[in-house]
Amino acid sequence: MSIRELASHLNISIGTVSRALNGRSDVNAETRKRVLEAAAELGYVPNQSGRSLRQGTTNAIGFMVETNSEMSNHGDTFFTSVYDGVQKVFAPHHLDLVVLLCPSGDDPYDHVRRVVARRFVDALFISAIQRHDPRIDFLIEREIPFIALGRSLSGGSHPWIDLDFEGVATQAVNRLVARGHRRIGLVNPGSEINLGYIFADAYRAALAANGIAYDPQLLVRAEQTDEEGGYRSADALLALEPRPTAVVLVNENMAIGVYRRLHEAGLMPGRDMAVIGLRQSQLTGFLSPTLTCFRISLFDLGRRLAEGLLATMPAYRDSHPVGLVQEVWPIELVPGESDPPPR
Amino acid sequence: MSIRELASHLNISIGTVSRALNGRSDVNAETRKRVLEAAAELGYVPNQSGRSLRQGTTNAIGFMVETNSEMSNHGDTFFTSVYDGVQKVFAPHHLDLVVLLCPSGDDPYDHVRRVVARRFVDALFISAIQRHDPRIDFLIEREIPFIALGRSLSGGSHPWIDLDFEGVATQAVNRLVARGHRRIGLVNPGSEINLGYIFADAYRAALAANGIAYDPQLLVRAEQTDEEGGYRSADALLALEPRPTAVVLVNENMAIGVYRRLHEAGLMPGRDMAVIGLRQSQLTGFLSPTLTCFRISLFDLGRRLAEGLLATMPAYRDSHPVGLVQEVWPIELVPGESDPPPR
DNA sequence: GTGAAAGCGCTAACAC
DNA sequence: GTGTTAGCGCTTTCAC
Repeated sequence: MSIRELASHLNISIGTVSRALNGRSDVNAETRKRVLEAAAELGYVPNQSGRSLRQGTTNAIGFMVETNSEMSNHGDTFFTSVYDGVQKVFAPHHLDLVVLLCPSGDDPYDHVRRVVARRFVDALFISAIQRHDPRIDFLIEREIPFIALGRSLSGGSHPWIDLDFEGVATQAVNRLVARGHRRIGLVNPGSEINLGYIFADAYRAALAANGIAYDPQLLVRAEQTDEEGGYRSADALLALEPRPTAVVLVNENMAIGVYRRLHEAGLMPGRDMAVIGLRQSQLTGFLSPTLTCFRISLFDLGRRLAEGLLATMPAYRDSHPVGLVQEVWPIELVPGESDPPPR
Repeated sequence: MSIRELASHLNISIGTVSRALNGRSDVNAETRKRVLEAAAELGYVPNQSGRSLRQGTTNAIGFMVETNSEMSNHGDTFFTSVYDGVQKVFAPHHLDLVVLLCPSGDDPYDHVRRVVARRFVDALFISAIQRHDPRIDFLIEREIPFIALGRSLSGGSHPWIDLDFEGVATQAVNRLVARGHRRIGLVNPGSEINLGYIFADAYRAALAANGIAYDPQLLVRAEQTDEEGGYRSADALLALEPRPTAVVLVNENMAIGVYRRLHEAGLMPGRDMAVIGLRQSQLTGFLSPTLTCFRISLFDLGRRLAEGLLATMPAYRDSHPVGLVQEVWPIELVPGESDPPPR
């Protein structure tokens, strides 16, 4: 069912059909009604390739994620909630959100180049931002609208939103110090992902602000930021002398492995080692002890990301006049049972 | 950079450039070499809309998931591993896998119709299959290649793969009975998703085979198959008299909530109530006690799904001569510490 | 082995 | 307010 068939079925020119379908004002109300009804009845939907070729846009926007690192790191609901927020903003514009999976093993930079070259999407969300991220320079140079979920040293001025890792580290350290902890570990990702640098810097700054010397041994880099990584990190921390009395984790799922390792050592999570995680999720409230962590509104983050992206696209700028979005996304401490004072 | 620009840069006709790029045999080796080099140098990549319009295919294949139900249910790594397997099969064909998110709140049936109508993808994976699933009838009628991850009563003969929920229920019940349990609960999804029916039927059959009467009270339907749902299900089971000594969960994440609820009741998971989960994941080995569950090779499942899909597509059938795939995917018990004999 | 040209479905510019 | 037509980028006949 093409527009030509629809037009001849109605004894109308295809131009008029197109205008009626696209809500142009210069079309007779009666004609529009007939066209819309016939389209609904015959199940006509415009072919996207035809539109794209003509207009140079696909009305699809990609969210690039890596199947290796982040989805398995952040866990289940992280991106899901973000996607929901994005779609909320996209819906009235009839923009489709598609997730572009960078296969594990493929270079994210190559992948983004391929996606852009094929003109599969009009704009991109990119995530898992590296400290130096060639994707950003590339997208700026090619003038592809995008927004980054995460900061980077690359590419001067571009839209981004990042979680407030400074806030997490600072509040976590301050809270632990206030409760009497002095030997506080930090578990960071092992990769070149930028948040690790930000997290570590803020951790060191917070220690300094509290008059505590930084001990490099207490900064653990975990190959995986999941249960397994948590287990191994706890293992490393338990081997230290004197043993740290508290640990801050870059990912809440790691707490499961940390708890496990402490149990195996005959220690009680919380009582024998305070634990603070990153993001509140279904998980955190059901651990025993419940995990002290931070509330992050991912749905709203998704909405803001979408707004920030649309603001960079000429066709949508007017409906989302938010300017250049470069924001640190707020977090809020959620006290749990996992970080009492040291014994 | 269009094919026309590339051709004029080489002083060759666009037809020849196209043939060279597409690996046609009727092109001079020298010419092909020049074209390929120039394309690489100038960074030319064919515009997908142009190709699609001409050929009627997009070289993109969609994986439809619902942002509400399953991603948050199955958890982090379920789909990630499946995607990886799919991409492994797609790579040599230069097919792109894109994830199509059905926004929470949208009807999956409407969504699939829209996706198909826009001709955004050449074929579809569908998941979260309902007992009666109109998407299947629709895709068959429209002759859109697809494969379902999950069985359904809808639409006679079509390709599908489903996890062996019968095997899970049967092996779990048999194992628990062998260890002396007689009052065994089952926690199922509350939705109309088909796996719930299959799981419950197999559970009842396994009980009968072991000479145990079925008690409807022991079959709990959880609104959410996550930590919260596990907590509530455990709450319901603890209220029963006499209390069940074991429970089989349709999702391993629920175990976290079940453990929590048992702890709150002063009970020990495993010792006071045996627990068996569904899928082995990073989580299951790091719970205390470790969770008895089932190993499922999701990467291979993804590969098989991809093969089953390509086998239905004329252009790829020959390279994947696997016929009509209708398979129950094997599972393998992974013993943990969570299901000892009753006290 | 290569060039010329048609046409996939659509929208937009222009004529009336 | 509607019809006509060019052309987006590409592949694929069809000549030669």
